[in-house]
Amino acid sequence: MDLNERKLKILQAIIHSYIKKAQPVGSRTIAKKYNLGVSSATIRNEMSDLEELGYLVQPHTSAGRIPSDKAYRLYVDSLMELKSISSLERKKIKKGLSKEIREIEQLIQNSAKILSKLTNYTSLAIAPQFKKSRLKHIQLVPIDERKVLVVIVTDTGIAKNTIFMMDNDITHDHLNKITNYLNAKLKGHPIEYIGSSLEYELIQEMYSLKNTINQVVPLIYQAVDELEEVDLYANGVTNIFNFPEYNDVSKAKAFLSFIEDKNLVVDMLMKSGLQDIEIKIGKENCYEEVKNCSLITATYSLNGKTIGKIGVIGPTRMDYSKVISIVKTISLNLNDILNQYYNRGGR
Amino acid sequence: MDLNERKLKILQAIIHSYIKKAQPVGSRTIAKKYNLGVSSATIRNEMSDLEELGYLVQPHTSAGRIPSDKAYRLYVDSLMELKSISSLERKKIKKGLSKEIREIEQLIQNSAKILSKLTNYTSLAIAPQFKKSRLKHIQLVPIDERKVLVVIVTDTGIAKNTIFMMDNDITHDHLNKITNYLNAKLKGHPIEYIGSSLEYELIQEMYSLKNTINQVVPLIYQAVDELEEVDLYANGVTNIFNFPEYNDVSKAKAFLSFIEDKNLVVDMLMKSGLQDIEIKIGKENCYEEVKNCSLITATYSLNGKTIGKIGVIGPTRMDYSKVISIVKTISLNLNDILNQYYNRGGR
DNA sequence: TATTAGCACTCTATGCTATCGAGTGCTAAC
DNA sequence: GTTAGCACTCGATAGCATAGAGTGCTAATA
Repeated sequence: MDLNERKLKILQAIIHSYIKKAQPVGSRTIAKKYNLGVSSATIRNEMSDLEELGYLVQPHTSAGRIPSDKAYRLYVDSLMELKSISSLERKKIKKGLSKEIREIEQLIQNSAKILSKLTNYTSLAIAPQFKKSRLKHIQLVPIDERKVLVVIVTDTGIAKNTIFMMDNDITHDHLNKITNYLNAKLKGHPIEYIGSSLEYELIQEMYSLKNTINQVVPLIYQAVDELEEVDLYANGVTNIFNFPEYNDVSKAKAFLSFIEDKNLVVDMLMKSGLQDIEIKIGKENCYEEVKNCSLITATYSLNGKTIGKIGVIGPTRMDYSKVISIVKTISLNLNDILNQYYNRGGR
Repeated sequence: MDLNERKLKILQAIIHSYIKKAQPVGSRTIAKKYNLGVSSATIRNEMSDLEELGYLVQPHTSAGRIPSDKAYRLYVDSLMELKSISSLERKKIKKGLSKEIREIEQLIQNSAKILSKLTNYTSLAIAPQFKKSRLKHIQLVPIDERKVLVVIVTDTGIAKNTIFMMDNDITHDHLNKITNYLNAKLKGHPIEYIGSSLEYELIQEMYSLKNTINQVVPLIYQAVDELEEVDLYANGVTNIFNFPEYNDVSKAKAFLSFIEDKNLVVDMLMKSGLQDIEIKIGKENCYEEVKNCSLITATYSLNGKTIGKIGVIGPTRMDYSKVISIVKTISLNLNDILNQYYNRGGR
């Protein structure tokens, strides 16, 4: 059964009201506040139909009705008009993002902060993934007789370092030679690639440095491995307390415990697809703990390659229109900055 | 007025019971469960005295009594017997800390995780402060024609890096010269020291590199400035939900919002003194939001210099005995590892 | 045939009252 | 100085009546 225009209008009105008030919506409210030109009785009948069709839910007999996930999905897909972002918000975004442009991680973290500030929901972002990038430069630096610093720089503008302890003394010269060789050999390759037969090849090439190579290369593997961990930024976590659906301690606890578990959150973000904007509503989320939440994510990319995600999570009763436009704007700006600044030799 | 032995015993019993049960303690409970050899009426009289002296508080006339901050202070200072840590716990600490010993930040973060796991409270830790350390090594590495990587390594084993964009091309050779000079000049000096008249001196010394120096040195200042930010690790934040005193949403919110604000938490930790173990009970804390919490912190140091703090925060009704011994053990272990491993050329 | 007014019905929320019980403080006896 | 005994206090809980928001159904209406 198709939804006629009136049903759609009523549904939209209910969703609108519920998003604002967080209270079950009754027929009289709709009749009075949204001029649909019909009486509350008519609306009542339509609402009954909408419930049967799965768009509405009634907490109990004598209560108003609440939109279901299905309703929100319809709303997001076709009913909703995207709110255009205010010029003040636009300014805040521009200003906030222009602040920190040197460290890409800072930039992402900053974006997440702005996102939660503007939306008043919890924002989530994953930093550029180190392992998925390509090697731009690797450098071995002797710190003292026994310590070597390994710095790995990626084409996504991330530099990571670790310090290692060697068993034997290592000469500056040896390290330089190895550094040069590694750069020549590995530049442009994915970081993941480091680790296969590198040691063997190196020894073939420079047998005289065998001892040093045997010490250094395993450490490089190890460094790469250790640096693989994905960074997650969560901001405005306590914003959920602003929503009456989390006035219940056990619900707040469930949500916060979930968000506190970095692995779960990263996995959840990874699972969302690679579209520009991805919206998961309620039960569409895989994790039980957030099945009454909606997640709106955008990707950000460098050189046309997606390198991370940023988004917002909140109750399904979310101001989709506002949030989507803000997420869109921020991700657009973010992408611009990334590609202008980091790509063309910037930074 | 001095507290006689019986009063102390009663007070101890009340504290003990309240820490366990989180319920106001009545005279009958004490008389029955703690064999003090006196009747409930006697205890009632003593409790009345203890209240007058400020050690106990009565939520309302017909309720039992609750220890005050003053009582906890007395308890911690003289009544409490330190629980010796179980061998299982000791094992967990040893095992947990031996896992990650290369990156000092990892080590601290790990310690914080173990701390919250073992205590079931929220653990807090500040990473070694970059600016307070001394320079061990600085290195400028050309990434491509226009990009330069600055790596700064401290004597506390932290390496930080930033990538900079130059206006003009820079030669490998120039950078090397500057690197060498900087190392010779700055090694062993506090990081904070970088930034005074460095540029001027450098130009004096190597006039031919003037252009490069003019470009590079301000960036180094900037890098140092940016890296100054203190890292904070908080673990087990949602543990507060386990305590009935936070069954009230607004209280949970207040606590969590406080903990979410990194600046406040860092400031709070900084404010606690430099003693081995520092205990702040309730109102002894500066911040309003945690005046019903207790904070137990320990320092960790390298080369005899305190470089960070680690601790636990929870309701004043805290299992002090257990927490203190765990914090002590972890900080001892942490210090051992730091000084064995990082100090004598290790890591 | 679609809409609507009207009404009985349902169910939650709120406030009131009575009751229970844990705990105190005081008094008098030991 | 200690304790048994008792009156008193006060929060917590349960029960009950009431109000009000909202529904669903029916019959009248356009």
